[in-house]
Amino acid sequence: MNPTIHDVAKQANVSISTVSRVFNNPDSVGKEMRERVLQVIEELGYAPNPFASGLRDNRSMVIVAMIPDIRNSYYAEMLSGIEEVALSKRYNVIICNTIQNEERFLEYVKYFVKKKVDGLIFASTEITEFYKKNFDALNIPVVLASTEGRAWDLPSVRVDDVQASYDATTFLINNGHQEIGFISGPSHLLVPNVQRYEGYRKAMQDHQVPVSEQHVVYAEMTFDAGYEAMSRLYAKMPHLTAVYAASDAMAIGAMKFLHEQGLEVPRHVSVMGFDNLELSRMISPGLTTVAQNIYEIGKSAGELLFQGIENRDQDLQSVTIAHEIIVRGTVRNRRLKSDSER
Amino acid sequence: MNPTIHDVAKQANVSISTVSRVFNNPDSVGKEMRERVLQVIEELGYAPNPFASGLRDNRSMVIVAMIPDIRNSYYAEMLSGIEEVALSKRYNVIICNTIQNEERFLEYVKYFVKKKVDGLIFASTEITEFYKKNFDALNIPVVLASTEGRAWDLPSVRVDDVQASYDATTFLINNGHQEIGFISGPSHLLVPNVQRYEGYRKAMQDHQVPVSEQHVVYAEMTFDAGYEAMSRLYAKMPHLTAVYAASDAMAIGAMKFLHEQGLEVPRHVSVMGFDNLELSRMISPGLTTVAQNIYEIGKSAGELLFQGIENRDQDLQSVTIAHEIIVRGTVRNRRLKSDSER
DNA sequence: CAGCGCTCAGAAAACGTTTTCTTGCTGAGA
DNA sequence: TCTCAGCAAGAAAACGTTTTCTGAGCGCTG
Repeated sequence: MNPTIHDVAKQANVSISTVSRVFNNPDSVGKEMRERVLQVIEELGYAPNPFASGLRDNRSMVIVAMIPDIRNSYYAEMLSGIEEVALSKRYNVIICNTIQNEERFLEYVKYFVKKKVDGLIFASTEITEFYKKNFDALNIPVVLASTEGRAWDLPSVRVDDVQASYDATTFLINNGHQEIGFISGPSHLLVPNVQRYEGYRKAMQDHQVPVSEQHVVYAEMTFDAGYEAMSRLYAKMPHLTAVYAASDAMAIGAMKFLHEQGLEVPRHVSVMGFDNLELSRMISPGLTTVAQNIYEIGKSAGELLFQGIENRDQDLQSVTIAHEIIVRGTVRNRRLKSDSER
Repeated sequence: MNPTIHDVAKQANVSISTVSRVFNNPDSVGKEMRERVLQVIEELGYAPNPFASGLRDNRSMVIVAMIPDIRNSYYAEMLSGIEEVALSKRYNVIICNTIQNEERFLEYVKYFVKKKVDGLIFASTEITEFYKKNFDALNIPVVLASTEGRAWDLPSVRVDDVQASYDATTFLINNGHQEIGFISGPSHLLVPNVQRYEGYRKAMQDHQVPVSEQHVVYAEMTFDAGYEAMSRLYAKMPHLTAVYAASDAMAIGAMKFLHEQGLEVPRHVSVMGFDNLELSRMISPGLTTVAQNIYEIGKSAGELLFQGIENRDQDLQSVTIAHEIIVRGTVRNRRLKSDSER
């Protein structure tokens, strides 16, 4: 078995209180004693038993990351950022695939109450009163990642979706496109779809490009749904020159549909995505898209959470992460004559 | 604060021993008492404090999944399977991005000794004596996922790489290909690369197709490395009609190179991958590949681990997961005349 | 020189379980 | 009727910390 604080105390000929103090508040113990204890600790390879400390002061050194699906590389990337900062703080991360499922969520929450996790990063879905109530009951710091929290007074880390979407749309307009269709996420998922829709619409209007519900279709934010959504959009807008999809997965699904219709990207139709997933650069041509620095979102969320853990009554400030247009090969510049003649 | 076992005991007018027994060994307590206690438990929403139980019997109800990189969808998928069975056993999973880094590995291992995790699933790299020694020191059940363990007497869950690779190569041969290049993973990573190489070579030989080192290039198993490896392979084998890559990421990288060279897939060159990543079906044309049921690997590894946790001295039997050829659009059948005339 | 306060270290309580040991009671067999 | 076995429930110890309380020793001040 591992050495305990008693073993160290006996070996160093001090009391266990002294050993504990050496660990937690070294300045409060005299130099010679401290050094003797330190040496024995080293010698025996002593480390405090986390169960005992946990029992004593209800800290588990564990945080929880709640995400919809770890198989989605967006969340995997985010998790990677969270994990990085947790490791540096000597915390562990436990992951929860909520699968957008309230029952499963509850299952986990019930669990955390017992486990006394020290903090929670939530990246799953729209926050409803249901979630908010459960968070409150948990009574630990909560940080939202890539989802909205202002209405519920929860700190969040995310990109400015309105602005990012505005920039993406403007990019298409600046490349000479006017007939720009928009594949939105499902409208019932408020975040981030309202924001991305708003950014798209605002950009169109600001540049005097006509826009209406005729330009928009709604779908789940997946590859398959994007494929299917593109067929609907194409039926509504047979003359579109560009498609802007609210996620890369949808954009790539849309590209597959266009490809099957014999429409070349970007010669006949330009495509713009959102997310900058790893795979966006793997396809040919590479997908032009809006990059969220997802890793950074995870990292910031982690840092924010630890702020809250280390200083329980501090108010946490939401953070906005910068976005960036990544230009690859799926948008054609219609303003270049040579290009349009190709 | 949460109700304790004492609260329950007082409320139900029994001793705490009885309450504990109701939880852990219900049959040993009389019916009426049991029911009274059960009711109070329900009423108060009591649940045992895991620190206290952990302190008492050194069980954490936590298992660890060690993987190279959660951002790699292969491992994300595997993790998803692990997580599923852990949840059903009411265990938590903590993840460790080892990043193929021994120092980082040690950092984690040191941690687990303290945390007293109950089991470990290792999916990182080739097992060396270094790892094996650390596993032994941990003194908990260890299961290997998608890596080899026989030499070290560790149970593993994986596909039969030799057979799978044999099948993939045979598929290409049966489609009329003879000049088949092979993009292997780096030779220093023995598993699974020796096996896949062996399967390829064996299939070629069994079908009387000439094969030599001229047909093979080595690269890291990533998209970028696959791109670069394809350029080397193409230089060595300008007349190849098919490429078989030991991972989908490499295969897709290779496709990008071919595309840039003006070579169409599958018209000029056929491509076959290995893994069946999510993104393999997203590209156009869809990648023909060998499917590992990765989720199943994770799930089986989890189940095997829990066998070991629940029965410590049982010998765990390694498990082989079935593989399958997924036919999509990147392999042309050269035996069909109409096809070759297109 | 006496008394006061301050510093540093030890004693002990508390955290919430699980499980062994003990005890009291019931029922059966002699 | 007495004794012994068996069973059900309670008492108590143990797991390893952290922290508050206590007390000893010492230096400074009046």
